[in-house]
Amino acid sequence: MPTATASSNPTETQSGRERILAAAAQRFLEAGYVETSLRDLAADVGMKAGSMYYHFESKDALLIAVLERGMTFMVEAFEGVVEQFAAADPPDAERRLTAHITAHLRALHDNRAFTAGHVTLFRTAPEAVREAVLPLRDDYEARWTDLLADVLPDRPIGDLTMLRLGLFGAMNASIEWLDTGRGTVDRFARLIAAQFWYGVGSGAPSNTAGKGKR
Amino acid sequence: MPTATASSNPTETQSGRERILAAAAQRFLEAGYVETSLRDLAADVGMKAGSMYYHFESKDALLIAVLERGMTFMVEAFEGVVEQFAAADPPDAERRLTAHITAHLRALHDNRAFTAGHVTLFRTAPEAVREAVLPLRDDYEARWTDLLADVLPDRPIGDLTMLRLGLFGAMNASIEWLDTGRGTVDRFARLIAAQFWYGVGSGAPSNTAGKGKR
DNA sequence: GTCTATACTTGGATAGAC
DNA sequence: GTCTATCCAAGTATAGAC
Repeated sequence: MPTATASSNPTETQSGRERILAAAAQRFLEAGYVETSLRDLAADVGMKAGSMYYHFESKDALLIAVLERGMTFMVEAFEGVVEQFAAADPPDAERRLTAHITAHLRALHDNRAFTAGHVTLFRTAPEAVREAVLPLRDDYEARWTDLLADVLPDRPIGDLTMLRLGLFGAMNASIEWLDTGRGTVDRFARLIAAQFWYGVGSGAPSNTAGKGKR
Repeated sequence: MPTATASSNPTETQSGRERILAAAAQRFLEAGYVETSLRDLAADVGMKAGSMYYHFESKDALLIAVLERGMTFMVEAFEGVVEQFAAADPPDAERRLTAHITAHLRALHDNRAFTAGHVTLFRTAPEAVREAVLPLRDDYEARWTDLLADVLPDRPIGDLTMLRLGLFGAMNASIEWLDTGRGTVDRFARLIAAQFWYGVGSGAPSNTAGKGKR
């Protein structure tokens, strides 16, 4: 039954609404929001433009649905890591952070069509859309803020905010260059996590063990 | 005289073309490319839509001009650092990288209207626009690729590429959150440079000297 | 649930007067 | 150099038949 949950379980083939949503996510990602017409979208799912309004009340509503699902994926991934560590011993800071970075990147790329919109088209989305989705985004960001504060207790809040935004930038930009087909998401995750924690300048755990000399 | 150079020297007030370019850059940044109409743009500079075509042959040409100027600013900033170090002793790797990161971020934010387009709207720009601007972007990226290879000689090429893309992501995303009015560009530059080189996990030079413990 | 037909709006671009 | 007027294309959204 169609809960708002991200997990897709199409009983038969797939509901009309679901097929529209998937097609919209894909088109919005590749071409952008305004650039995508309802006519194109309808054609993708074998319908006519007018029929879309039976499933969604407007084009904006469609984008909102896409972005909501995208953020649901991200939150679920974050919570997955939290639960994974809940059972274990008090987790080592670096391992914990690495696990979250990996989870973020996997969720981002595994559900690319839905999640990428937050990177590429949230900023210029219609006011009504941004307003509707903002609480979900704030919620996700708050989890990361708490995580970083927890893992870097000595840092002033200003540093933490900037570090989080820098890390998000590094991770999310990968939407635009990381080819998921080549399965390098995990490699990038390891690299960026090590870089974030150890830096690149000192002898750090890496593919080639650094000499420690600069 | 109107060379393609980024440096602006309006002899009188400012040429029509120049005023249009500035207004376009601003509008494209705030609202997006398709969302901005030539009618709005014309109104900004006190003209009518039809008059725009005396200065630019199409809307696409306008965007190309904005992006070209933006990239010119970035390249000039990079070269500025190169020259600065050319006169000095063989530069320390960390200082050199920090200088380039700072220059990149300053150029990015000081000329925000022109440079931000490369972050926010290049990806979904019309094919013709991307094609026209790509060589300039490739040129700039090549400089960074060389810089990183120079500064991190032990790293495999795959690492270097990903590190560069991660760093670009972190820096460029600041377009979307860093309020230039508050003059925190330099602080972010110092923070991100230190983070990139030393990491956040060990006792690194920072606002609060880390204890080295996690 | 999906179709056809259409109303309504907006935008890029051109032509020719001033 | 700028204006007015206009052409033409495209898009969102609605109404009502099937």
